[in-house]
Amino acid sequence: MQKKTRDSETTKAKIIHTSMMLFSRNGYNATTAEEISKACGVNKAMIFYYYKNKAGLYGAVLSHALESIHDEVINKDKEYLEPLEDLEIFIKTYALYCEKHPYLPALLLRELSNSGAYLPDVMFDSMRKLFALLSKILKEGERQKLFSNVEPMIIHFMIVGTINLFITTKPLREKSSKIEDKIDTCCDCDMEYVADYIFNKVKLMLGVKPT
Amino acid sequence: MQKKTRDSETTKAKIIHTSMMLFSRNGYNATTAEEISKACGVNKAMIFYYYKNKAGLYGAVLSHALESIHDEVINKDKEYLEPLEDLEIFIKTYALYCEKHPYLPALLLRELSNSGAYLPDVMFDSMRKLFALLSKILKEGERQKLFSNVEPMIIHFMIVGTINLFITTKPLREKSSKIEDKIDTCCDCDMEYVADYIFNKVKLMLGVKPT
DNA sequence: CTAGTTATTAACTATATGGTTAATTATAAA
DNA sequence: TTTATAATTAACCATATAGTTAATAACTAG
Repeated sequence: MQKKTRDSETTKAKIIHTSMMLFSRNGYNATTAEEISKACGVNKAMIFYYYKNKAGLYGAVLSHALESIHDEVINKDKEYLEPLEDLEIFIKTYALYCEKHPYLPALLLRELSNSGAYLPDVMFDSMRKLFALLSKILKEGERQKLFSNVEPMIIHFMIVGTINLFITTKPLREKSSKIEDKIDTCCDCDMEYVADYIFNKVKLMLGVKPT
Repeated sequence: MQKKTRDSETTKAKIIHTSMMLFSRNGYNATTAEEISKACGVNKAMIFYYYKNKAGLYGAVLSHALESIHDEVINKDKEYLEPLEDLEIFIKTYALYCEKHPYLPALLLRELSNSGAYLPDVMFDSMRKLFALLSKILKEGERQKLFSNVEPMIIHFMIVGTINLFITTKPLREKSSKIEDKIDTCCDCDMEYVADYIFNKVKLMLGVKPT
C-alpha cells in the first residue's frame, strides 16, 4: 500500500492519543496546544480545525478514554449471575481496564479533585453508571443474605479508589522504595494480584462465608 | 483595641487561606494571582512580596495544610499500644483531620494525579511518613498474629483513598442523588460514621476475631 | 485534465497573567 | 518630631498561549 501524505483519521488519532497522555500527565491547563502539536508532529492549527477549541479536544479525549468502559465492565456483567461472581467480574474487569488504559485513573482523579466546579457530563454519567452497577450487585447479594452490612458508596470507593491510586502512584511508590527499602510499597505487585487481593478483602468485608 | 490599618500577619493569613480554597477547588494553573487578591481583598503585589512567586505561595499552602497532620495523626498514636487500638486511632484521626481541613484531600488527589511529574517534597514526605506509620501498625499486628494476610500499601489505599474520595466527591454525590434517588450515595453519612464503618471493614479484612 | 473539496501550513493576533517597580502610607523607635 | 523601616498600592511590562486567517498543497470526482 502507498503511504498517504495526508489522512484525517490518522491525524485525529495522533492528536487524541498525544493529548490523552499529556492531559493525564500534566492536567488540562498545564497542557498547551503547541506542546501537543509538537509531541505528535501535527500542525497546531489542526487541533482547532478538528476539535474547535481546547475544551472540545478535552471532551473528545474523555469520551475516547471512557468509550469502552461500558462494554468491558458493564456488558461483561451478564445480568443475574451470582452476586459473588458479578462482584469478582466487576473488580477484575475494572482493574484490567484501568491497566490497559492507564491514562484514565489520572484523568478521573483529577476531575474528582475539583468536582465542586465543573465535571464533564460524559465522565459524570460514566461514573454514575459504574456505581449503579456495583450498587445493584451489592443489593442483590444483600437480598440473598450473601452479603451483610453493605454501604455501597463506601465499598465502591474502596474498590475503585484503591485501583486508581495503585495505578497513579506507581512512579511515587518506586521513588519511595528507593529511598527507604524497609517499607514495602508493593512495587512489584502486578494488577492481577492486586485485583485478586481486593476481591478477597471485599469478600471478607461483606461477611461472605468461605465455601 | 484600635483597628490596625496594616498587619502583615493578617495579610499573610488572608492570602494563605484564600489560596488554599482556590487551589484546592480549581487547581494550580487555573487559580490566578489576581483572583486570589480580589477574593481576599489584598493587593496582588502582596502575594509576590510575601511569597516571592506563585510556586512559593503554593508551597506555603501545602505546608500549611499539612503542618498539623503529624501532630494529629502521628503523635496521637502513642507508641506500642495495641495494634488494633492504633489502627482505630489512625483511621479516625485521619478522617477527622481531613474533615477539619477539607482542602487537603483535593490538593492530595490533584498532586497524586500527576505524580509522574513533580510532587512537592513536603507532600511526598508527609505521605511517606503517614504510610510508614500504618505500615508499622500492620506489621506489628501481623507479628502478634492479630492480623493476617496483610499487604500494607493496598490497605493504606483502601483507608486513605476512601476517606479522600468521600470528602472530595461530596458535591457530586449530592448532585447524583438528586437525579436518581433510587441509588444511595451516602449523602447524609457523617464522617464519624464513615470512619467507624471503614474501621470495622478493615478489621474484617485483616481477619480480626470478634471479641 | 480540471474544478472543487479537504487537509495542512506558517504567520499572525488578542488577551490573560505572572511578575516588577517606583511611589506612597502607616508604624514604631529615637 | 524625626527617621528608618515595613506594608501597601496602582500602573506597568514581558511573555505565553488559545485561537484565527489566508494561502497552499494534496486528493477526488467529473
